[in-house]
Amino acid sequence: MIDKAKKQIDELINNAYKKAQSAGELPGGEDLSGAVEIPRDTSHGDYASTHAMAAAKALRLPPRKIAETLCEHIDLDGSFFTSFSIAGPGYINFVLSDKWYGEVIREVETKGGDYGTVDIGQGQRVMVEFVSANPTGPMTIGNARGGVLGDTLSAILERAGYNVWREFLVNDAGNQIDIFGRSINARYMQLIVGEDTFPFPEDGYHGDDIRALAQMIWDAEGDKLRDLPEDERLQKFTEFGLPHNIALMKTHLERYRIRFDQWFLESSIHKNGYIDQTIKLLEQGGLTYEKDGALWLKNIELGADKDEVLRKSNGFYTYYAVDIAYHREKLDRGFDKAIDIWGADHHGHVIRLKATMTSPQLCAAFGIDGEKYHFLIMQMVRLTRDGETIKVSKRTGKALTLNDLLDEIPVDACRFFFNARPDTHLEFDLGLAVRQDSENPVYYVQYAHARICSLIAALAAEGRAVSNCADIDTGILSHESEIDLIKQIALLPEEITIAARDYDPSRINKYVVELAARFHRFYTVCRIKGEAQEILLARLKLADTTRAVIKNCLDLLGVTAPEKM
RNA sequence: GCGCCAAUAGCUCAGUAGGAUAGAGCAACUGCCUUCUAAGCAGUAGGCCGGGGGUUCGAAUCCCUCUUGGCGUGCCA
Repeated sequence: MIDKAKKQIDELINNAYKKAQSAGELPGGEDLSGAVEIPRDTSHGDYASTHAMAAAKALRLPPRKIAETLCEHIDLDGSFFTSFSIAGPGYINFVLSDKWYGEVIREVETKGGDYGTVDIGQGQRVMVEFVSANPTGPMTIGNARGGVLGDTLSAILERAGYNVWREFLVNDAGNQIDIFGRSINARYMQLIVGEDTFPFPEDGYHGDDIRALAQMIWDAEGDKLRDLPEDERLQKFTEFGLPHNIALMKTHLERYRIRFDQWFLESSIHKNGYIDQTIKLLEQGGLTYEKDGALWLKNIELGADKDEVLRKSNGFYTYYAVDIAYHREKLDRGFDKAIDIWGADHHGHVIRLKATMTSPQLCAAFGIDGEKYHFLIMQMVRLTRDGETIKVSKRTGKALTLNDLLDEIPVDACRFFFNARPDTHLEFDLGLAVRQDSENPVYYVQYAHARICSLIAALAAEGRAVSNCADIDTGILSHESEIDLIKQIALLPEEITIAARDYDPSRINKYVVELAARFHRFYTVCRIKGEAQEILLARLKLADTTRAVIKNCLDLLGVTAPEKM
């Protein structure tokens, strides 16, 4: 309904402009363009137009003068507005009528769970790749943030009319898999010959999860693998360890309410020759050169800050080459947009990858449109407990894992907290998140939902059910707290639009907290039970409408909406 | 050194395709439960929006520069 109101103001003003022109009161010209805004201070009205200010230069008149002339020709008949006025430097402010407020409630009633849906995506296929944690060990707190952002962004894009595909890239090939195998191998051998006798690889993974894998193998096979040739033994270990770790990641992510449409195995594009073919295209495009036995990408020419090795002198592809091939493959699959979510600890890589994938030369070589790639970088998480920073060290294996986190913090709180603005550092206080009190905003919102549910139940017990708009007079809702609440309800489609446009899922958090706040205010000031029939039914309807929208938002966020607390 | 991200109330953060007097939560202080859930509401107090320049009708928001902090800068992934 906000879009309708804004559009109407734009029309009202342009109609006034045309009349002023034909009366010779304002110079002719193009249509007047200007933003229609919702003022922070509602004493300025419900909507403010900046048309007069924006036109000041073109019309060579002071903004206030333009506004005055326009106002003489504005005709509100049949519109959503009851009055308008000029204020400040030349704003034209409009005040809404109860016709509009009634329409808002009716829209929620009609659309139900689909309320807030917009169609900026028009069915375009979007891949969101996120988490993509290394399968050599457990997922970290960084993955916890990336998981929430990716999953919530996906849900928002769906609501905005996109056809969304959630994907996890499993790096099940390359150097780190080699290290993974050697690490398990060392732990396995140590079980047999003792910790001090068998050396642990210098670059090995020190985590307890590696010891656990070795133990599992030992439990199943005993020391049978000891005398196998090393190659074969290492292969056995990775063949056991990788599927085990991947299955564990799936389990932990499901616990976190995250499910992927596809777990894409890096090894698949090694095996089927897709990487070979991709690199060949780059060579044919004249974008590579050989130096020191390695194949290099002329990355500086492609807009990055340095050249990159694609194929090492030992014949293996680098991660960079794999990523180029994988990203090419995404568009090959027909996606209209490919969104990546990365942690800031990879931003050097991401910036170069982006420059590469969007460069005209590479796009020509691949026959793709680089505009389809969107690389999002989220900043790091600082984990604290009672003000103390908790150091997360991958090397020593003493990182707090995603699963540890979920043992300590309820999923609802995790999902809510991590859904903060991606581009700023996030301080995550374990002490705060676990607290089930008013300091914790997730409970504040859930409480509003539970409060409404119990209110509806209490009234149902008296035989008062929630009515349809057609059967009640929503125009009776005129208290300030009622008006403020309806305005917030009306805002959801706008918020979804902006969240989808800016790839900023945290908008929904802020939105729903404000919605809950306005409900609590309304609830405190306006009684429902015991009021006169007309008022009771209208307010009950408003409460139920609020409940539906809160539920709607919590669904988007992957947070439960309890009926009792 | 170079690059990316940030800096807003005591703390954690909103406000960012430029708009009117910069907001919220927590912490501090004052009130509100015989009546629909007080996990709530109302109020008081708290600010050279890191410093300095610029762009324009208008800047927390855009540009430049400096300072501080996080991260990156591998034939690692």
